[in-house]
Amino acid sequence: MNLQDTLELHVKAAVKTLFKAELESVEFQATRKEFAGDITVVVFPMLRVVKGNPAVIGEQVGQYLQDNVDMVKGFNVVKGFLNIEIDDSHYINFFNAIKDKEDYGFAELKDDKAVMVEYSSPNTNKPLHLGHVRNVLLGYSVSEILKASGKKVYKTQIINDRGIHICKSMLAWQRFGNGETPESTGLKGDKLVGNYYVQFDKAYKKEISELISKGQPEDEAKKNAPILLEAQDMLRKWEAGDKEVVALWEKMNNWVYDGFEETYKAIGVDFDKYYYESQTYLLGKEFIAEGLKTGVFYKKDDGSVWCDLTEDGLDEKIVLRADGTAVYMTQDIGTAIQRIKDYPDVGGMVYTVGNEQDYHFKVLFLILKKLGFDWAKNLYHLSYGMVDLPSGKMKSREGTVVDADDLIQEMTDTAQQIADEKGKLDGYSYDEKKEIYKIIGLGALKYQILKVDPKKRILFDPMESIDFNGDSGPFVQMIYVRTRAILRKVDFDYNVPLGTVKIHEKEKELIKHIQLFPEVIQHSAENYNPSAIINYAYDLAKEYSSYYQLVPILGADKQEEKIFRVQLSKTVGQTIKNAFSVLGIDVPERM
RNA sequence: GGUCGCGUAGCUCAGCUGGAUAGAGCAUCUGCCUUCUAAGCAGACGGUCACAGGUUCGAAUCCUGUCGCGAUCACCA
Repeated sequence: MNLQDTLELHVKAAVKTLFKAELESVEFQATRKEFAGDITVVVFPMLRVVKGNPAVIGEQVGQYLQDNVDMVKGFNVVKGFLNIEIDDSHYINFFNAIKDKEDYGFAELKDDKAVMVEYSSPNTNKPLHLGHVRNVLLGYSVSEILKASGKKVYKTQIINDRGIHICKSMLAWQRFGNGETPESTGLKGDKLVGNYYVQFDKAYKKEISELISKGQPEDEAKKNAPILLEAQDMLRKWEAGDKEVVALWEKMNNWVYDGFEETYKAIGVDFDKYYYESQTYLLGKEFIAEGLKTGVFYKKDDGSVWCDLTEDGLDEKIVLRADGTAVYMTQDIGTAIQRIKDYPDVGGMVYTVGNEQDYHFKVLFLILKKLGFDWAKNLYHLSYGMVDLPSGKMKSREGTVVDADDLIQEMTDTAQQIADEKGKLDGYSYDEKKEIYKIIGLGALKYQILKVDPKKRILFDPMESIDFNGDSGPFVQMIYVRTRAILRKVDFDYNVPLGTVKIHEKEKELIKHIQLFPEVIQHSAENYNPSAIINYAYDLAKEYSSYYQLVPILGADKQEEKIFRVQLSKTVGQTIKNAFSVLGIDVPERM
């Protein structure tokens, strides 16, 4: 049992004995630095069941705890705050219990329903960009956090592999290309296909302006441009199963998948299962028909199918077009159902999708509930804000997107530049250096993006974003490396008992910090928010950093104290490593 | 216009199940390298927590309204 829960029982007992009153709960907070004590009981809420002066009540409860509870060494009361001093032995015992637990903070796998987490979910006509990077980092981190909190997790994505967008790239490849492949050009597949998408757009714009100059109004010209009509024709052929078109579609999509895979690998994320819209929209249609029978949906005169959500404060929503083809909602219904069919142990799903789709997911979840699925109540939209650039919004058509691969390269280069200036890595081999630059650059990027609350929008400056000082990934990585440096220097027998060590204030602060780790993981998992773990890791690193400066580990201390400090360093380093690992951030052994 | 989200130091952000004098980093200024990595540490400066009401012993935090910014309200995905 942790300190807070233990004390809660004692405080309740104290109030019962002293005032014959039952407390429902006790409010704790960390004691502020300017007061003596480790943990503080807030007396005010007790006034509901105990009448009197809060300061006096605090005194009485404090005295009771000091007299009756071994671990309470002393207390003081400031206004309505009862500050409690905890005996060193408590910290020593706690530390002894966890110092060799390498997986401290990670809960055992609970016998619970599994969670499926969806993230990334790109279109197949262009490469991944900065927006995807935020999505992927959030989704992956949340998956790992859920795992660390004891849940079984499946990571997945839904790939938007069908539609007009990929036909545009296919058409441009046929028309403007000369049979280029990733192999023949040396380009990543997603880049190659993306280039043809851009070429299509150029040609399309040119045709529009030609039509306008011939006297067509703009909106008509946009609809009548021959190249667009041709792309639409291609889409019809695809839907009709035209062999040639389907073969090209498969070929080009596979190039894109290979390209994506390379990017995911570079970022350090993975998936357990892939879903493709081309394979789930038919199932969606089946359930639309099912819902029509049960009255969840209704058909309008033109044949389109709708769901009336006005009673739930929402609008009417179309779920099937008049011509019987699927819309976005149809596919998402099908995908959700397919997933539960494939993984019957899944009891809920998390969708990592931008906040511009808040309404869509509200509707989707409601429709699934109406269709009667019991898992529909455990669906969560992990909604996140847009990533803006200083120059404004990212727009793929205007070429203002930050490409994911370029970004990773840029971060790595900057890490290299700074490290080389400092001369920190002199004496390492080329390969070792390269690996370390990548870990640092990616660490900076991941930390920077994960530290802001998912639902807030991020202003991302690609040039100035890499901050290697202060509240940054590389800073926390460095603290880990420092602890490694200590362990390399010392050569103790770690099995000496630590029972008689006198504990210092700084050491106590560190142990108090480490103690919080399981709670931080739990809190982050419940809120689907990695930023709490980032804050924790940073606070721990900062605390350690000042401790590290003050304590001459290799000085002339007594043997036991030296061992204690080395163990503390090791535990801090391990805890930082664990915190970072659930976020998907690597730590180097050396920097 | 309806709905949803955001608004905290010059800048980037924490804090939000209500608790003590609202915290970090960057930037600016002052100290600290003969000892394990100074990519660091210690300190100073910096706030009408958008605004106005309300709830309460107590509000950055909860409620209502106003203003500002953004998203969304497609037989696009």
